[in-house]
Amino acid sequence: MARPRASADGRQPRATIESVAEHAHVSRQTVSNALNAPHRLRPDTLERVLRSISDLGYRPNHAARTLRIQATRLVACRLMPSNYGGTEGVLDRFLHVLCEACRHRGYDVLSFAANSDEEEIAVYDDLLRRTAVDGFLIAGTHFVDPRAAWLRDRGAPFVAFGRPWGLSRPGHSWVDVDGAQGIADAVEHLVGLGHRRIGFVGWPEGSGVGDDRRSGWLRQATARRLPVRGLDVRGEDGIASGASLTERLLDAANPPTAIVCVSDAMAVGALDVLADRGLQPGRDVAVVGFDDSLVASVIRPGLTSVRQPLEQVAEKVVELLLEHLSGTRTKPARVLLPPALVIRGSSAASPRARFIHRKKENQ
Amino acid sequence: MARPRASADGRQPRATIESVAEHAHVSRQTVSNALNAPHRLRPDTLERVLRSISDLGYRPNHAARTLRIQATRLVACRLMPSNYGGTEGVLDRFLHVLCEACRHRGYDVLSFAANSDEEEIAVYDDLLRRTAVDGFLIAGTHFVDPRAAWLRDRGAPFVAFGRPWGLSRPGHSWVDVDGAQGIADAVEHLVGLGHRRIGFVGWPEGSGVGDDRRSGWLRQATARRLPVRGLDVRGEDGIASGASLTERLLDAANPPTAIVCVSDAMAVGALDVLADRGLQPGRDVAVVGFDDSLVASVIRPGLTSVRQPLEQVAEKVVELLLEHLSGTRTKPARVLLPPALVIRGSSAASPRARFIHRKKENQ
DNA sequence: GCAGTCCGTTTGAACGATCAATTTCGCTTC
DNA sequence: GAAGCGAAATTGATCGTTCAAACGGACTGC
Repeated sequence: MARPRASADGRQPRATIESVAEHAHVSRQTVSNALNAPHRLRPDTLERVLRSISDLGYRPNHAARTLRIQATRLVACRLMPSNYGGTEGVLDRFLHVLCEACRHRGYDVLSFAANSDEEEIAVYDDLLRRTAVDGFLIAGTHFVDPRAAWLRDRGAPFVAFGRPWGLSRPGHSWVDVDGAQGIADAVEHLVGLGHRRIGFVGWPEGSGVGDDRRSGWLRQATARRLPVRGLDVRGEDGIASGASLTERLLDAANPPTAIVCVSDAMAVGALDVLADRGLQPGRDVAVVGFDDSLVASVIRPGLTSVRQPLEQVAEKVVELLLEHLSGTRTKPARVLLPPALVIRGSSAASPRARFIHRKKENQ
Repeated sequence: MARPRASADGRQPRATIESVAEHAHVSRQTVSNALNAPHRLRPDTLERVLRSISDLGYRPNHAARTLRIQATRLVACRLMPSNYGGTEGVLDRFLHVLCEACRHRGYDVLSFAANSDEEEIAVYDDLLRRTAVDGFLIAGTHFVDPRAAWLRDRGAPFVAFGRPWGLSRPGHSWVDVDGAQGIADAVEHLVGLGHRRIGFVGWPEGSGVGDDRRSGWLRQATARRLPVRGLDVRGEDGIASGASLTERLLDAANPPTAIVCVSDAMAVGALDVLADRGLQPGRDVAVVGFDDSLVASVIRPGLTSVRQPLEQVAEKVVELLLEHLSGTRTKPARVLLPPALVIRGSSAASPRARFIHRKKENQ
């Protein structure tokens, strides 16, 4: 009654290449070839073997395959600290696509947490020595980032989400979002609404990402011959910080009619200040953030924000890493993707600003 | 000049058990014992071998070890769809601790994305047949969840975050947060502020989680002899839905002075309605949400919300799964953790409500 | 009729670790 | 000094797969 190869608890034992071979009356290697080099088999043999494979539900044992071919078909990805500014949810979106893209191509993602670069490198070291993964995806590069150099020294394949700030000749592939362009688009959008005095709330000098975004503001403001003096403030990221920086802008002799912020957290702070002063976002002062976090869509009257194409970034990062792993690509790639401006209530048409604008034009 | 075993590009080849054995002048097995059964070695031999291990930076090859001991030391965890309601960031927090807890105990996490139960089960099947993981962590159980039953049928070890709603005798371990208690605490908090008419904005009947949370409202309201008739509305999750349900409550003949919501998304909708009507949250009408999402802390004047102890859940889930894997635990465990109420401006002391309350007490 | 090709399939070896069985060592005892 | 014994270290087998080489049969050409 009991099937011959069934285990004690009634469950079928896992199919191995040997059991499939037996079932199809061929040798191990023929089964292996059916999956890895089907052209080597006679059509009728191939069909018979494939049938046995599907009958027994056979899939090559991961460890055995890994051991033999010296490739794990696993890539490691670090999770950002959970208190990562106001960008919660951004990682969710990125990681989701990352996993999907990998699995779609026969890879899986091993994710791990780390709270510092050193900790992260320690995990890299562990995973490499154990040959537990084939490569790495590193996210959130910053100035003088030790991780890329470390990986490069070991010859470990990896692709970064984020530019190698401060390095002129990076030896690795990276994908990034053109933050400067995103901010420039925001400025252009505000100009279109009639704004001429556009402030920028940024991070302290020295952070690659922050400086890049600021440069977009400066570039576009200059191109449009807008004033920039005294319209540029900097401080640590955060809602409270964004609020105090905004106050400084608004209290100046000649305050801006629009404020572009380096992050949504800063922008939320800006909106708080407007609310405190009885100013209406979008009508009295326009505000733009960066990241299109969940908060941007939830907060009233909606925060216009620069949205990173995380899905595309994840796809591209995976594509590049797998190219490196397969040896298809030897030279590092540099990919810069354009972000999109999501327009909401905080930068609705501003009649007052328009009026000022027209008056100046008519002069 | 070149070191003998160095590869062409100058990097050291990965250390194997054999190379360590050679270096320490012992056999393979002695090296293995130094790590897995150190008591079998003479102290001086142990020291010598351990020194060689650290000199060469040896770590057992993951695949080889897996193949031999038939255990991968990997657990799989599914990522929720990225559009998972307003709870973005909640997963971040959970996953982070999950990975940390696993790594701390010598395990790693393989994460994958799936957009439906069927897709998720297909991945389970793949991972099991390839012997790619030892066990599973499943999150977000719902009514008549096919996943638990499927895994149980295969004899795959797993632990769920979320109760097996609808099953009276679950055969597996689970950890969950006592949502009913959380909502009851919220009601009690509002009672303490002087509220007597407390409404509940819930999800449609039939979702285990939603019904559980509603029961907490009903239980506590009944215990405090508060009115419940007409104070109970239901609808799909979301901001728009929360807004329309709130309007229905406020437009009733005898509207509530406080509203407890089944989720932060609903609560945000409620706050929107208050703003539209010129009512001040916390002073005119109190609002409480659930999940303590980022939005709750960012939105003005702050949303009081029930916070799940995700860190503890993750720790416990991992602990249980590893107990099952090691065979330490045979009987399934059931763990219910209490949430915490995070109080913010949306439920600040309400003078008006207090006044009504006092008047009634004085009667 | 026999060597030479080619195609399809099989056999042997290896990947790097651990388990099980065996051998060697060091010490006591008669 | 040989036997006995427990501890310490070694060797052989195995996990499940793929690579490399060998093999056998059918077909070709002289």
